[in-house]
Amino acid sequence: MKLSTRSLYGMRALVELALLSGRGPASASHIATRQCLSIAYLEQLLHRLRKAGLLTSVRGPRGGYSLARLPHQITMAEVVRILDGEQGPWETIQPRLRKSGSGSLTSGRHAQQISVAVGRCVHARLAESLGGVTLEDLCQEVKSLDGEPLDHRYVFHI
Amino acid sequence: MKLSTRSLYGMRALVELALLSGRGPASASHIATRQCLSIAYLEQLLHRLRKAGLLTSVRGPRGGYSLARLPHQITMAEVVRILDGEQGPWETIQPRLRKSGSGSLTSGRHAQQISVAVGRCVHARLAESLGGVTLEDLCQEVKSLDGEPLDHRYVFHI
DNA sequence: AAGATACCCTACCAATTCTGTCAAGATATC
DNA sequence: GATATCTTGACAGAATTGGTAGGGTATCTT
Repeated sequence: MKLSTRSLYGMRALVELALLSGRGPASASHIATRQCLSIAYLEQLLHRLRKAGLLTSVRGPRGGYSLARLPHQITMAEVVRILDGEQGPWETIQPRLRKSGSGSLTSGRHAQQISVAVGRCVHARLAESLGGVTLEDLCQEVKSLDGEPLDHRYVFHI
Repeated sequence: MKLSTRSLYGMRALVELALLSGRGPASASHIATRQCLSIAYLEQLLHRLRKAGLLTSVRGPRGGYSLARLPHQITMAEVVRILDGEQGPWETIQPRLRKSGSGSLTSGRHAQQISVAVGRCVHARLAESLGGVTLEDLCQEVKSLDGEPLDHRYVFHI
């Protein structure tokens, strides 16, 4: 269970924007350069974040993206939900069986009940944890790293 | 960000074992039948859980698997970590670039710092949330679902 | 008006990962 | 020794992911 790079990129861009806020919109290429990301790919992500209402954009020269809300009003849960997609809860989990086999269609009430229990727990916990992290928190964390040597020993998955 | 079916299957099997505990080992095929899972696939997962020390197994007729610890001593974080794998923290996140491009190698100190900040937050939160859910909790949740109609509206991702 | 800058949008591709199968072997119980 | 069960590894198809390509459109500057 790990953060997709997609979500990580998105978060990086947003943190960048949060740090730059107050200075007018920042262009996708500016962010991409500072964050060492592929411009074309980043644009896709920014676009999705804009459609979801997290960003506003201005076209034309001196245009770019800005946060649509204050940093403490944007949570990580929201970003992950937007970028990793909001697939149907049930269909996503349905396995892809090759041959007809009984498979793991949770046909039995008993099995279904357990799936639901696990699903509820996971969802509740994730939403709670990641919903508690805002862009502002991350900006703080970034600042606290200022002097520290970065030793690559950070982890994105459980 | 979602739970892999692998982890879900593993959890389902473990909950099943927890519910069945005290009645001797349960065979893989028994669990698979009750949980509507493919036997061969489930065996892989059970085996990994055994190697990790979460299960004990008995061979031969009337053999099977049992929990190596009490249900409240097994957390979801542990299971997910075992089944989804403990890949290197950095390599996993490293994107697969097709052409040489500067890509998203976090070469700049600034970009790296933000990645670290996000990574730390995610890891800490996930470990905290999923580490707080035990098999016993899930058994409780299952029981609480006993009367309820199951409407497939459960979610496994954020 | 021209052109540069930047966002907007839609396909598409290839590598990897994930889910699941198969087959052969080992080992304990009946 | 027959049978039930765990053990192990190799393998294959499908889905997802990360990334590219290329054309369009709005807006600012000159």
